[in-house]
Amino acid sequence: MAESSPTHDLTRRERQVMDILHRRGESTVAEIMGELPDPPTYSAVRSILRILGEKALIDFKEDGPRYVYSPAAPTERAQADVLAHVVRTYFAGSTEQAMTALLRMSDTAVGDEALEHLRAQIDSARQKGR
Amino acid sequence: MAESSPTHDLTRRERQVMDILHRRGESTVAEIMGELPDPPTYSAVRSILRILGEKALIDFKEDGPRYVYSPAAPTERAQADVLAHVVRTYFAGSTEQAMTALLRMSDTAVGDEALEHLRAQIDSARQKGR
DNA sequence: TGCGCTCTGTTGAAAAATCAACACAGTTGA
DNA sequence: TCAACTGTGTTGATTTTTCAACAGAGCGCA
Repeated sequence: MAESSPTHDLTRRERQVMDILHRRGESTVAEIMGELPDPPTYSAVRSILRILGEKALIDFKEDGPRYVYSPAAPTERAQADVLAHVVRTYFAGSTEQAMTALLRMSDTAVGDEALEHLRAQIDSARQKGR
Repeated sequence: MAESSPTHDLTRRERQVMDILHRRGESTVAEIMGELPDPPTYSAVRSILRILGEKALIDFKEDGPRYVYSPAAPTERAQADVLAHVVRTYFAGSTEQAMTALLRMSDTAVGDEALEHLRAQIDSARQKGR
């Protein structure tokens, strides 16, 4: 049996909303609704947000007349969580394999200066690890 | 409104099972059941597998007395899909940011030779993109 | 002021997912 | 041989998710 991460036990809609919040950061109900596939009504979106709030996965604050929602966990933490899960699930736990796939995927998408930057970081990591 | 990827519209249980299959490769019902959190009955697991089969997300073949299930999409494709989604959702579309996070996450976990290997790949990518 | 608009709070219905029960087939081993 | 075991095929109930309707609060503006 596997461990159950609170952020990994989400339903379809809950996950869709969390993804939107991570991608957009602070968002209103209308904005979230606008990004959902097969968008349901305003009420339905708010229901999902209420549940996510009860699970303490999102924060919200008042912004004038309306609420603005955002992920409760800091982005860095969410990033680390999701990367760990992806590496474990799709790359047999090999970080290097994941990086290679990422590199190959991007190819033209990653510019020269970005690659140079990365290389510097790798060098730095090597020194640190030694 | 966003696009709806067939592999991204899964329910909670469906996703759990797909993750297990990607991690383990070919698996029997009993093996899958053993890895599910809060494992339901054998029948329940098979129900989920049947649905995934109808959605053409998994293949299965007979292996002696029992069935053996595996992901329908080749692993490479699944890897590319999930990485693309993660980069877009958690890293504002920046492949470099994702690689940096991956690198930082691993630190000690990635050995010297792996980093050397990666550096070579980066160099290769740079030449290719030029 | 008071009408129209947007938003929230709450409730309950509709739809879907999740699960288990049951019947039956093949295999194994005493 | 024939019971015990393990597996599949199918069906329907239970639970959860998903959704929409409705009521009321606050704001802007003619």
